[in-house]
Amino acid sequence: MSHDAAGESGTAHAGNNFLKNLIAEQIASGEQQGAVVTRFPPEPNGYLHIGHAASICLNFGLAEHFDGACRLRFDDTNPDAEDQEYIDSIQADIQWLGFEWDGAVRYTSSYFDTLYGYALHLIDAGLAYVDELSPEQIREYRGTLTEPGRDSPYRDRDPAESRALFEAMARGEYAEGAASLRAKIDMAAGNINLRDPVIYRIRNKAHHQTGDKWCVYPSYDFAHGQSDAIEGVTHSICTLEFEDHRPLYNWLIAHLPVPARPVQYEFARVNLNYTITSKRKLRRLVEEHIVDGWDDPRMPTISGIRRRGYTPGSIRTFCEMVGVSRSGGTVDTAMLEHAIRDDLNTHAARAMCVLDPLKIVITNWDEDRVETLEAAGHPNRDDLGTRRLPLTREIFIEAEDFRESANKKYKRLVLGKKVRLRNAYVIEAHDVVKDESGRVVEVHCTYDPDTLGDNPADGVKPKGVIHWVSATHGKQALVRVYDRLFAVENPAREAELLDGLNPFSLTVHKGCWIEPGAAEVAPETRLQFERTGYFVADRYDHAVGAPVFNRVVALRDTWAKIESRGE
RNA sequence: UGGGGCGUAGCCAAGCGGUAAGGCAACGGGUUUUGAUCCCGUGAUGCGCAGGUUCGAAUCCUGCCGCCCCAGCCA
Repeated sequence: MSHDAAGESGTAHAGNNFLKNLIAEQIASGEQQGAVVTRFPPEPNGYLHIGHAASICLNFGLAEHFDGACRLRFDDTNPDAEDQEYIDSIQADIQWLGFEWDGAVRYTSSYFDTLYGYALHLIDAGLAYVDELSPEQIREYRGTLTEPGRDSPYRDRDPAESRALFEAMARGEYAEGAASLRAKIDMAAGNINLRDPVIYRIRNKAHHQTGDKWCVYPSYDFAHGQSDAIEGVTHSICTLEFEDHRPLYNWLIAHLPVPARPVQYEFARVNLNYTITSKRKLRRLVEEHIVDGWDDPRMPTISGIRRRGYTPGSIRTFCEMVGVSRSGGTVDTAMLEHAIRDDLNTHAARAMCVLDPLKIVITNWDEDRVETLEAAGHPNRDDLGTRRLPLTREIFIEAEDFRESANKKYKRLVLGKKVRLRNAYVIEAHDVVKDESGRVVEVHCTYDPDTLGDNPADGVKPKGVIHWVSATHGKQALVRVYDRLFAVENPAREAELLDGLNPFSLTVHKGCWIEPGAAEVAPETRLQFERTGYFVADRYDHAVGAPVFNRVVALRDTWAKIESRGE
């Protein structure tokens, strides 16, 4: 509501969700004794994206709310696609969002010894067996969605034999795919995850954490729940597609000597229109150089969103606005944009920057005269101080802010009409200079010296206010204006991913003019360029003296709406 | 023809038997040296559909319909 409402904790939304309510009930009824423990369990095989932010906010938020703990655990059970680069970026992203995990970073791989022991336990209990069917045969034996599967011929082999075989697998005596360990559950189960799922497979590959120690690796299903139990996780929260795995999760917990009994809960993942959140597809954009990397400002990755200029607080607010439920849907990006506008409107200092310059000569202003005007750093926050704006005979205004003639709806500079220079005087245009092609390259105006902080003497207040930068005292800047990466609402539906791309997702403005003070800000400083939008000094490319800004988001633009309606 | 979910305004989402919160978007209007912000106002006789139970149903029951997930030795 008011200007000071938006902060790290977001605006005043209830922020309740079914999981928070559920846990509150569990605590009230005594079902939940002790601290609530959650975890965020990414696989380090890609960068985190906006969808992960929802999970992070949920898991850390719940722990915070109930005064419990949330751990970070890398679910690194498959060395194939995992990499240290991702481990590093994931940690940086979580910290940037403002969350702190409890204790040290955990790795599922650090439980491999225990997990291996659990596998042996299951074998000894006659609940797991080494299968020597090939991956293809296992698929055939599994049946289909509507037909039950068939038992593997190795299903009833003696536990002692399975144990010996499994140990041989672990010693590296089998080739990948030659054998696997399967839980013995029910090949006719309607839930396919219960049709003797593979719980250990051979992977002759070095692991980023355990090196060459192992050549057998537990599957997600065999590792996740047990890891939760080992860590004392009380609420293992994941997305809806894992719901079918819950019976397996519970089956394993029930049959293994685990130290705790965690429970899995599911929620719907968040989709955003005009964007994709498939790691595979995002990787493709990076690898095919459609974007400049995982942190390209157009990417929906946390690091891309950061580079775009979004604040951690705005992401958290967004997640709260969206809420948590079990009904999957697609959120409008307008909600994300609202979150960052709301944040930056209250926190970003104001500045003026001309993206597409048109020269103005103030003919009744002396050649060498420089008047330093004072302007507010923020229209309704005195604590942001003031800035100094040098006004000179020649200035630049936005080319689209001038027309030789226009109807009354156009409230900017028109030949023969007056307009207010933001934070300065009222000027009136009386002449244009054109090039051979007839394009206006310069506009001559006169200024009214009595209008600094005052309306003209004739009492006619100009309808419009435009921004400007001194042509002699302003600084040049490079500004990148970003738009959505995809032009179609649901890029995932596109037959070919690249077909949905927006060809105008990036426009680089090289000859921009910015007020002197704003050229000196530190990287990642966010500013509002008045009348234009919110911008951030690029995290990497910006330097004092060579300013480079990214547009975070445009200001709400009712004029654009009026105009596109066809006047 | 199997198993598991989900259906409340354009979008997200509360509600859990007592007569439809909130946010985003949209649209009006006011203030304004940012066509910004801010402020005020406008939305479902209706909760996928059809029956039923009840004094009373989005909430309970039955039957339909629609959408999503599952047949990786991925997570």
